[in-house]
Amino acid sequence: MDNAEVASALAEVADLLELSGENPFKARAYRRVAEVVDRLGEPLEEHERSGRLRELPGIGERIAKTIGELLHTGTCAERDRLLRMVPAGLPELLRLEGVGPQTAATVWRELRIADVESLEKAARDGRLALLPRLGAQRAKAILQAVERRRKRAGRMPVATAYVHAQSLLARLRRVPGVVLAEACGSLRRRCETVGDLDLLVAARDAAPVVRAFVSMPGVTAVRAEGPTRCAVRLRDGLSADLRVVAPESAGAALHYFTGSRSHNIAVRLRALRRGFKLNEYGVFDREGRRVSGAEETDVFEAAGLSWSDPELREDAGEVEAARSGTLPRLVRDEDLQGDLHVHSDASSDGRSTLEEIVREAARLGRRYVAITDHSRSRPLGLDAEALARHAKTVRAFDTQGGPRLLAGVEVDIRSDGTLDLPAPLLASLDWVVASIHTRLQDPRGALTLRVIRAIRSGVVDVIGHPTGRRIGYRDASDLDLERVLEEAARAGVALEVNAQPDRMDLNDRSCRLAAQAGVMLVVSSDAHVAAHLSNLRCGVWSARRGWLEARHVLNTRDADELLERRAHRMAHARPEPAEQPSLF
DNA sequence: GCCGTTTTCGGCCCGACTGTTTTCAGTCG
Repeated sequence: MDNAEVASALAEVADLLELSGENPFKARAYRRVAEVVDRLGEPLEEHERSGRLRELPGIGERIAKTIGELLHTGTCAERDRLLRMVPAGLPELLRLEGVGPQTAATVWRELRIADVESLEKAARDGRLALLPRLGAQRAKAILQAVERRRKRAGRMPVATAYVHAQSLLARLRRVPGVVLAEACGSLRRRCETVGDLDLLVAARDAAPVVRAFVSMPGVTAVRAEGPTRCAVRLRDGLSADLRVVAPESAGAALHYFTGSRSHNIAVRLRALRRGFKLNEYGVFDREGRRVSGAEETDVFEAAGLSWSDPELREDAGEVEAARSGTLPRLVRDEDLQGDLHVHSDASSDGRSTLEEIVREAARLGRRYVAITDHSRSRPLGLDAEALARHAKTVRAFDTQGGPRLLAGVEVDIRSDGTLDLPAPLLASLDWVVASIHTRLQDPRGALTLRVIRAIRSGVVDVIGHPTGRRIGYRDASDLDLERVLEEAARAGVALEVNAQPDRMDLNDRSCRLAAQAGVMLVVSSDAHVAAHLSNLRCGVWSARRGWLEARHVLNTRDADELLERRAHRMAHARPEPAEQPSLF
């Protein structure tokens, strides 16, 4: 089993424990470890092999043993025991909005229902409404939840959520008396996908804010409405939650609603030990007297921590780093000097001219842009001759004081790992991105070998969109990242953080692993239209979630330094061994 | 089941809102 499978098995145990009505804290313990495992960058198997499992937070003797069983046998005694008491389909009901462990357990106990279809039927024919603590309204709500699930609203890419949130926030900020309106939750943490929009407003009087919110254009239903909190459904099935707090609580609320939940719990426990109680209204002492809370730093201070960037708040080491003063200085948008993966209309699917690219790049303050059009294997890609001509055009292009243009290419890595343009030509360019566009489903060994051969070619600066994933459409290729990182570190080849909103590839975790392995990263827009050059910020989000500092990101350096680095690397590159590198 | 800057036992984050109830259990974030 890999990490994701172990995490989901542990989460299932947690679900089953809740449904069985056993000690709820035991369920929470399993749930917490499921989250830790899911976020863990490196393979769990190695932790187990080296006996370091119990060093992970929340893993004690029992769960360590359970994880061992899962890794080796694919199941575990605790899960099997629970499945004898609780039907396997029941956890599925918990995914429905409005159905928690109590309702699911009741439905099973009274009606022997353990699947969504039967539940829907019972809701329709009135049996559900007759159960204790249910009723017509809840039956109807559950029915609607089933229908929504069928329509698969799902999570949206963070870039989309960001745009939606900005327009909602702009409206909220125009409501009189609003002193702060911010997006919190997974959007503020810049998670790669976002489920609901969590919006926070600070205002003296909540009523006009709530009124304005529920009557905004685009609101199709009001799911909940109270004096300080409300939740609406927007077009496209998107949900938005609003909380309104008084200005003196703004910082505490900002922290509270940004999460993540596990980060909050960790911070809250630390504050508690130091004699402070935290909630969304502020920091309170033992006697319940309010101490502070207007600023987000108040919360961290109460816990004896320094303020940490929202992107780090996953309980993945940031609390310890905030305690010891070793938080990273995360890379910022403005640290990036240039964009090293941009397509022009000279090839394939690029649509903007050099003029348009230069104009937009200048507007965004970029100091250089590498024009990296597709090579011959792509439809309408450049062959050797066309690329040589194109490079000349790019170098001669008068940017009129705008960003410097680098002559580059996005060269295809073929199925055998060779590049589809001759090495001497590639060596003559300023910048070479090498990417896989075909046979993304190759088995792990073959795929990894292709990337390694490209790294060893000596003429490649960076591997483009290394895993090939498209969020919500195509899974990541089965790449042995650890092996790739080793090779890349040795050869001085960088890996890309492709900033296309549906790629974000490498992702946050892989970024962190890469930096730890001593591999440099390049945050690139991969823009095919000039307007998409601004997507670079999505790549910065991934990089920041991956704990990257400016020193880890190559395009925070100036163009001359990049060219020198390239020249130096090529002068010292070892030619690729005659025989193919062996993986095993 | 886990864990310890008041603890190796006794805690475990905490409040808003809803619907089902006649004071609160359940769900959610």
